[in-house]
Amino acid sequence: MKRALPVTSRDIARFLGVSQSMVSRAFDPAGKVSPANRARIMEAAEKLGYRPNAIARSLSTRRSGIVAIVMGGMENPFYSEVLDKLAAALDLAGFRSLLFRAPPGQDVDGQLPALRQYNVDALIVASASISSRIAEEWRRDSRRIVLFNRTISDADVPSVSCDNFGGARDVANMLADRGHRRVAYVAGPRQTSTNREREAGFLAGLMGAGSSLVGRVDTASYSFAEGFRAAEAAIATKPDAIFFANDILALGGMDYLRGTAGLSIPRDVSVVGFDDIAMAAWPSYLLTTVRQPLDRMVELTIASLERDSATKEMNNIPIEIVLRNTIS
Amino acid sequence: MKRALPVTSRDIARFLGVSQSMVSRAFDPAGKVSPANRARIMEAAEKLGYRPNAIARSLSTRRSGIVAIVMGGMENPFYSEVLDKLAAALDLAGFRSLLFRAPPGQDVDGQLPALRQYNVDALIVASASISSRIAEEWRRDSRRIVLFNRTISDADVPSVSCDNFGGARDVANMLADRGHRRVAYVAGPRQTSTNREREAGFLAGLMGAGSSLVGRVDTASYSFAEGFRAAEAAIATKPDAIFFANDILALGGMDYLRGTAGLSIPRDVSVVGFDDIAMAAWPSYLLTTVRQPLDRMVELTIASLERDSATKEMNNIPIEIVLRNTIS
DNA sequence: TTATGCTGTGCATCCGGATGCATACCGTTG
DNA sequence: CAACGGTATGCATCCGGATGCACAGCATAA
Repeated sequence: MKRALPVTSRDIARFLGVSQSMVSRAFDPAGKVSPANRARIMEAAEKLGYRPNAIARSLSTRRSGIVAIVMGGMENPFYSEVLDKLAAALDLAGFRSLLFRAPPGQDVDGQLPALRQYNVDALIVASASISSRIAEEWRRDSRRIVLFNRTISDADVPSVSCDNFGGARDVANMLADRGHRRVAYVAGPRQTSTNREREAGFLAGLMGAGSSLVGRVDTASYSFAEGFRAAEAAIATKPDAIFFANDILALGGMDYLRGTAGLSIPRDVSVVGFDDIAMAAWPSYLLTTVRQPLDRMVELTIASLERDSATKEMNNIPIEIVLRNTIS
Repeated sequence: MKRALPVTSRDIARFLGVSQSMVSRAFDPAGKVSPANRARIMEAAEKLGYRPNAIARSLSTRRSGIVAIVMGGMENPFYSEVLDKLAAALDLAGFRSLLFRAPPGQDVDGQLPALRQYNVDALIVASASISSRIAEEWRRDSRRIVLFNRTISDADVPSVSCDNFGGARDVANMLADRGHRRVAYVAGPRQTSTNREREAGFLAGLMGAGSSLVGRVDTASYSFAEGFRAAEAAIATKPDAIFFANDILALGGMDYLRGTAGLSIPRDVSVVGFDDIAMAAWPSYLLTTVRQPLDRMVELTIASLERDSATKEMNNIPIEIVLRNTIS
């Protein structure tokens, strides 16, 4: 399999009768080249169709301009939106996005060596988790890493996430204010930090408001089907409101409650979700939920990649409850 | 910014007192190395934590193991599923996925030089389009390219797509068989090949069945909001059935028809979509639609990348109508 | 005028593997 | 035993840019 020989910096150099290093320096904004020569080089490059080879550059600089995004479990639409926005923002910031799938709830430690092989500059972990040991090792190698919408407790790894605890606590308070006394919680997968924080916040809020948790149901994944399934168990506890750990669970739950169980929302039971995905605003659902400011989160993530310090300070981005029709 | 020095093949060679080329060959399954030495090398590599550097390899082989996926407009959930499955399949096939966003309906010609810089082996175009000139040039450079769910007319570029024409024609026939005589079509964006084919097939089917098209509405994008908006114009033509160019349009349309217009589906009007995205099966919608066999499409795409010939033969994968509740 | 400093350029080498070619070594076969 | 064929190995070089170092050229300061 032969491949067309590309135009190289040496071709340009030969063409102009200068050295290859001068051509190389011309493409480095900080390179020392006389303005006149730089112009000649750029012109020749344009004419001959020369573009610096990113692979060769990467080999000698040990940097690639590539950011790896670890993402899995795209049955949760929230992550489709995240991926879309992250990729757009990285593009603007001049990075390429290498997509890495990881089974949700599993760690990515095993895949990191593969990323090293590609001189990936930075890593955004938006699903799965990463052991603190590996994360530290990665940083020591002066590569960037950001955890998106998740945290790990035992290491100093930069992460961007919202105030899941506070948001869930606010939900509990809001439910109490509106007279709900018997509430149920449909939990996300146990190993996710989002579920831990939301559950803790919700319980704290209930405690403070004097409401009682009459039911708690576990789910195996953040998915529509699991929400549907969990709603059956949740409604059996006769709650007057159900808080789902995220929107896709809530949507599945609503379809069980309204369709299969024949209940009316919010007359018979109120429903609240978390994330504010696009579908939560669809007229068929109009789900009351907690909005994660995705654009802001993405912005902070990119910013964190570009400087270095950026550790925990971007956690607990404030969130906001979006009142729609599923709550009385 | 210093980076830890990685273990190189020369380190292994020095450690074992052999030549660097032998180490290199040991990692080539077809390389000539005695079994004994190969074992020693692998063992030493394991012990010292050596992994061949993909960048260096790519520099000399001019191949990278990276496949670029061009994708945009992720407000259509169909493409989230596509991306998820493509990435999974590429992973299995031993490729990495580089994600490229492209504004829907625009061509990617301008971005290709950037991909060349990365020695990307293959290109999957799953949104946007590509000029035939550029596509040919890319292939001449012995790189692979596959168009996913789209075709271009004037060049011999491999593409994988379903029988959009036949599927839409079948919908027309089915509607006629069930007694619908006044039907409306909500079109996708004009420049998309999927819309052109579906529209042509639908019209052909109507023609043959003797039904009449009482309304036709254009949309600017495949999105929920556009479907919602278009439904208003479509219902004004008093159809007894509306065929939407894809599911996300149909879902938006249903919410207009049932919510805003207060109609009952399918009593007052039948609705049919195209794609069979996950949400079409949600109890709130139970949309009758045309299923694109996504797994099969992905499989064929990967297969096409792996061999070379693979041109038009994988078009017109047969599709199947999924009968749910939105049709009388 | 000589010493000092800065800019622009080229040379040589490095980044880490892949690979064509020459050679040394082994076992066959006549 | 000589000639032959195949396998295993090493050497040298290449892939395409980046960069430390030396030096030339010119300007400014002493």
